[in-house]
Amino acid sequence: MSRMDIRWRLREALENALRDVGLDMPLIHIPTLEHPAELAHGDYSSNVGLQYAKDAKASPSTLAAKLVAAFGAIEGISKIEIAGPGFINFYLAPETIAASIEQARSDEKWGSNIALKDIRIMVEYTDPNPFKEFHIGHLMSNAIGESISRLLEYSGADVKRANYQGDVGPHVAKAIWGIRKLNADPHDPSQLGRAYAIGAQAYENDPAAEADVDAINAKVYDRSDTAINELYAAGRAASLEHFEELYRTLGTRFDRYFFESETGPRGIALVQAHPEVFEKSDGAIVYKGEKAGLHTRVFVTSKGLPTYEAKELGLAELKLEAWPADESITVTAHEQSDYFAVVVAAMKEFMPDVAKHIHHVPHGMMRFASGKMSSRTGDVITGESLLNELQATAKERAAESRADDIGKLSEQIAVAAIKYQVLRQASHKDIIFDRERALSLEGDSGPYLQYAHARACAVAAKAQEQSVEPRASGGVEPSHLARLIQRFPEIVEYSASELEPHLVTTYLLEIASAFNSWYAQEQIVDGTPAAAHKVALTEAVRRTLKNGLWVLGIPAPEKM
RNA sequence: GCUCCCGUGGUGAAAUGGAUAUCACAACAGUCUUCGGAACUGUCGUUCCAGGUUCGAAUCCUGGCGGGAGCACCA
Repeated sequence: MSRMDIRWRLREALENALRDVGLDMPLIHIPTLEHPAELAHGDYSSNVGLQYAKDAKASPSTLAAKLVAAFGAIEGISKIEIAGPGFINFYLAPETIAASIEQARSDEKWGSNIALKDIRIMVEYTDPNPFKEFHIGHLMSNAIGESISRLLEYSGADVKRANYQGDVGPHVAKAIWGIRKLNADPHDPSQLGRAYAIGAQAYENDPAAEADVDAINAKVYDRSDTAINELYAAGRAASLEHFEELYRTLGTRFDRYFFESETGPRGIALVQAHPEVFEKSDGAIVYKGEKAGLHTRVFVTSKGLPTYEAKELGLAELKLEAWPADESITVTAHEQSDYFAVVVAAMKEFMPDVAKHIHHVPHGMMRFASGKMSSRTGDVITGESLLNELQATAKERAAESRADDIGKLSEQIAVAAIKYQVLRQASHKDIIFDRERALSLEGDSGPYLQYAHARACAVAAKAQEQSVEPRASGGVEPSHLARLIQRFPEIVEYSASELEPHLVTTYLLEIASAFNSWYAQEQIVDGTPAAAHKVALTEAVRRTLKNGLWVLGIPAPEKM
């Protein structure tokens, strides 16, 4: 029996009861069913008694009592109470909870749903730029984008992961200028970030350098200079290969790559084909966003080069040609929100069918307490250095580990630590980067969840050794832990509909914490008949943590 | 200046307009022969200010104050 059935039955019971007491009210637009924050308040709770007290000309608790009297028996519910100012609290029957536990431990896809079945969604995220650092902001975009992709997949959607990388543009020219200045090796990705910072600073402070960079920029676009082409090809390839290593570590596999070198020409063509939408201004071609309540942005520069804006138009077209998605999601930092609004406003005027599928998901920024990170000044923390630092800390900690491969384990722990820090909070909010907190492996952390999972694995293994046959019993009063497990599928569905991974993170922390407390006070494999139920519960925890961590894009090692 | 986002214990966060605002870190006091201490138990301590809407506001509205981001040839 699925959770959906129960929610549906409760809603129906509420609607029928309202009709019986003479209130024919639709429940569609009012949230009438929720999970009470406090488990003592039941598994589901309804506020209709409070909502409709006025219409019923009765006090909330009187109305609630009348409704409860009208319910009759509801399948799967064993107890109904009226509490507080007039809430109706529903308690699931022990057999219903036991059925969920059995499903959790035996169904590999426990927690998935079909709310988005067969909907094609392209999710673009990470978007680092070749020749620049892969910094912790990209790590943030990657963690959020990957988890959103998985949430959508777990809701039945057909998802393609896309990565859009800026392989042309002024930043590339600045880096090439810097490579020449430093006589750096373009094949070595670790030298490119510094080359870019040198170039960027010279561009601001030295007019001669500025002219040089502009000239290089034009040549990168038109490919006319052999020497520059060579530096460009080497640096581009080295950057991209370096990024691939990081994606492997982070657990992302992209299905499609798009580059600004492809989107640029397309974008210019689109702009030029629509003089009714774009206009000339000071030699540049702009879109006057004011007509849509926004601001003006440049799409093609006075030198005839495409800006990010024009490229975005080309990208939209290229994406659709690559794969006809129903929905196109772009995950970027919120500093790009206004930019996106203007581009989409322009698109609506001449490619409305494309524009209506585009959905921008802004996330917060990784910041230092002292301010914004900037690769222009070299004031950044690279994704690689943070991962390495975390891995070293994890390795020290793993001295007495049971894992076979400490190197791999410490990498998994490092990934968990950084992703958890990003995915534990609402994604649109900024994160102040705190090294000590980022390196912490205790308490509210990714490794804490991994540890609880490994612990559950160890107990399950012991039970198997002792030939304990797990089976959830409907004969015992459902525990706090059992009732939490039962909520998992709804949490995933809600998290996917909100595109908010942190709802899953918060829930998993609750599960792990409840499991650890229970574990501390209870011998699970205890040689008595009660072990069957307790082992079933442990296996259900293991599966819930494993699948939940998967949704977050965090690895779940069986031994730590 | 205009637009958007954010203000929750000492610190970092959670909370679908609901019930006694939930966690973690730090601090303090404990648990330890157990199936894994990256753990567990306890103590301490919180909704920026002023109005408003509502049966009910951290959440919605208005106005302040504070922080961040964006606003023409960067991405």
